[in-house]
Amino acid sequence: MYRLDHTLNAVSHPARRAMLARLAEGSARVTEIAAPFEMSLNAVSKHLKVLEAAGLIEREKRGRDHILALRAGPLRQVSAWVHEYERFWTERLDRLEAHFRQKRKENP
Amino acid sequence: MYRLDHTLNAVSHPARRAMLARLAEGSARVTEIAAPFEMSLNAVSKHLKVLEAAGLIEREKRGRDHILALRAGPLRQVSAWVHEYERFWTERLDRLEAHFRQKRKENP
DNA sequence: CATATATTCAACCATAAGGTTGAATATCGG
DNA sequence: CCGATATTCAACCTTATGGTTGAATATATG
Repeated sequence: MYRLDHTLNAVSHPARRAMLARLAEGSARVTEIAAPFEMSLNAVSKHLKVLEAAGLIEREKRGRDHILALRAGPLRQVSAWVHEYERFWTERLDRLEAHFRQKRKENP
Repeated sequence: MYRLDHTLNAVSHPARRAMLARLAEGSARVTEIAAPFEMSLNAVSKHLKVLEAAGLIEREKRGRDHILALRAGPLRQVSAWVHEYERFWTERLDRLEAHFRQKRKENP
């Protein structure tokens, strides 16, 4: 299966998240994906390779075009991982924050 | 606020995720956190700085000890981000299930 | 005070990441 | 066949990352 490291790393770059967001609107060719970005087409191509290696997109070669499609499967693991920490921001968060605020007040 | 890039980047390293998991069990000093790792204490110290810069842990200096505590707040954004893609993996699952339902119907 | 402990700081090193440019490959449309 | 288009490959550069070792700083303890 896909490794959480790879998924998180792939997704940590804002350009790559933007590319995923674009593909969430529908499949697209490389140049279409590249259009909104300042960087070169080659740079976009590299980012797409990272996403592909992470299993987040899939490529269908149709003639000279490569049509990329979103494959969100690996994100399930991200969701599962972050879910483990949900209770830490829903539970007792205010008490913890207050604790450290108090400590900082005592110790400047 | 904290930036999603920083959070995702901080969390993409398995050692740092392990450190967060340790801190989910309770606050700890640097050497305690470092104990299970092969790497040097200095390397651990660096990882903790990355987590701290991302706002995922907070540090309370008590004498010569630094006591680190989990601060899961920034993970909310990760949860929110990944949630946007939930429908893409449930859709895919639905398609897969439909596929197998069809197979069973064809081949009982 | 002297020494041990906890932690960071600083310098350094190897490799990875993100970008560029230029050439190569493949396909499309006359 | 030819020229335009879509995309990758290859080489290169700069900076970031993750690790090391050794010294510095601060605090605890006999």
